[in-house]
Amino acid sequence: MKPEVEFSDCMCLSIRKASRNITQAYNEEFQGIGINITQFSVLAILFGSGKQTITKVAHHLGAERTTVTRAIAILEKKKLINIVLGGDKRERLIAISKKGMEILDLARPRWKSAQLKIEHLLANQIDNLRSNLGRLHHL
Amino acid sequence: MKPEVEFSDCMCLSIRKASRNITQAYNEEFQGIGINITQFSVLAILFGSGKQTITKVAHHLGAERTTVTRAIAILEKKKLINIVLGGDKRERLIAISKKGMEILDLARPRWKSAQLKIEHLLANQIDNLRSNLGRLHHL
DNA sequence: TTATGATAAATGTATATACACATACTAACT
DNA sequence: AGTTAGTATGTGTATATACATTTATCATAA
Repeated sequence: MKPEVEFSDCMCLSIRKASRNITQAYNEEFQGIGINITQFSVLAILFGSGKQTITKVAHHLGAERTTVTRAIAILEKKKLINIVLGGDKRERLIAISKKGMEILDLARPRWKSAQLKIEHLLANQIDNLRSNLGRLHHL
Repeated sequence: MKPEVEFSDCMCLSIRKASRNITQAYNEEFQGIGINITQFSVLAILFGSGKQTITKVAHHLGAERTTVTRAIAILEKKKLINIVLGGDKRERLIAISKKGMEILDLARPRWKSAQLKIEHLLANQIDNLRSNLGRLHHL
């Protein structure tokens, strides 16, 4: 028997729902810290890979460049990053600030806590899930 | 050896990236149709489960109620739904319109095409992925 | 040197998402 | 009937996301 494709099986619906759930779980952990998981991601990348252009941050995140532009504006308003012009005057080089480092240190255990909750929930399935999510990058 | 939890393994990052990718894949299929996957989801639910309140649509989608409120406003502007007041004057009952049905019929094969691409890409892993995404609802 | 194509980024616009708050209405208790 | 708790929805605000367009700059070929 041919497996009929039904809307109730919509993978887009499933993954977006899961994405919202996970995002909320991380953000709950971040309550009181002053940043959310999006901002944490950017700070973590700046910490890990050093000063870099917006385009490179976007590549690291796998996100749209202009999305990152808006995120950078928020982090700048919060004084969590420093922005300097490079030799190439088109570029703006983004670096994590002192205050950004402090917040990142505060946030790191919260991130780990959220991450561990999910890893515990998924148990032995986590590598499997990660691998399957990875395949979707080829769309 | 204890597995260290590293930020590069962030499940939130992974799933949000995948969610963006999948959403874009579906929306590419919908080009020229006049709706996107979000709007398709709402119409499909209205078609499948009939006239209902915004709150119920939100439950069906697993989405925030106020998010659905904004989506409904867009569908109303496009004349793809009809809204009537119920006996309970707090409620607004949402139903798919004639034009909505026509667009839905146009969109259905596009949806199926996107869905099949993903199912093909994931091959035997699709049930696995679905199941793992399902677990995350318990966060 | 100048014209041209490529690159980095910002901005405008539309939509998606979440949360806090406000409003209107219903139901249930006294 | 009047009070009160609960329910359905809308709105304000902030952020996330995508795409089209624009601006500034760079690199390179003529």
